[in-house]
Amino acid sequence: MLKLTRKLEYALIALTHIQGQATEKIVSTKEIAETHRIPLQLLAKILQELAKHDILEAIQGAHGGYRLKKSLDEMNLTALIKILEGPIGIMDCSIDTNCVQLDICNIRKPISRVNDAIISMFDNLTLSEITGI
Amino acid sequence: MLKLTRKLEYALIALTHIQGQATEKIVSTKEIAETHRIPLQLLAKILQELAKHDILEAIQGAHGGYRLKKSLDEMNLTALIKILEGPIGIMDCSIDTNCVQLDICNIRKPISRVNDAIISMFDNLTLSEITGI
DNA sequence: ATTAAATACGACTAAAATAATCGGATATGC
DNA sequence: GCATATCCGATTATTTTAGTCGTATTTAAT
Repeated sequence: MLKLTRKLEYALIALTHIQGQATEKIVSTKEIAETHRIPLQLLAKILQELAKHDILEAIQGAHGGYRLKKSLDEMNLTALIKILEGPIGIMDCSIDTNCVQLDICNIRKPISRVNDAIISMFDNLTLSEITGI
Repeated sequence: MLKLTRKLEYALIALTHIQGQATEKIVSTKEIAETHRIPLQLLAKILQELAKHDILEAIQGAHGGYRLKKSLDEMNLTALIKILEGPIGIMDCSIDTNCVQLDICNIRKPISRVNDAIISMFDNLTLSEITGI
């Protein structure tokens, strides 16, 4: 209930880890997974996703790995969540409209306000504020 | 991901519905369930839970039902969530400490700050602001 | 060239959380 | 006494999330 997913958690841990290394160092998935006890395959897929969205640069082959591609203070938490999880919606009707309630619903507007407030909060939170400047 | 549960949604709908009736009117679970297309049994259990925590007053027997027991502007969203779902934690480590990460974790503090910010936001949101004054 | 170490990626399975149902008990107005 | 409610534990179904598997591809080092 109101939980962020492990995927997001692992992504934040990985970004923090990479940011803690020398700028040019290429960090392998294995290094991160072992340091932080994250399932390797799962982390691999997450990092691939981040690379696909130009947050990380992937270097293939032996001695390959990842480097930061984007400065973390240029991106907010909302953006990261959208990449890994899709749109933020505290209730289903915040995202789509497939709801038996629909017109009957008496809490749609207030819920939508709460949702907006959370998104706005995440909008104003850069990743570097989470990973450490 | 970051979703409130149906239980909470149904509770808010029900409270809104009850608040919309004449103060002394006793509202049955059936009336609410049918109006808002909520599974009867499920709603019943939720209202029982609210009655147990003195948010609603339960009137048993034929023509029974529920009335508001507490003014909705005396209670905030955090309280309602705690009753129906337990403590708010956007990640597991926000609640308990059974985490393989623990000392290794590099994002615990910032996550905890985000969690606190959400709780504080919900603390400042009274139920009457959701259900309508 | 071959091998080892790495990313890339789709398909699948497992586990956990949530949603809903069932069956019976108790209370009460008519 | 019957119809209509709340009450409540146990169970099942559904959905979401987490994790695994298998295989292909890329590249450095030997």
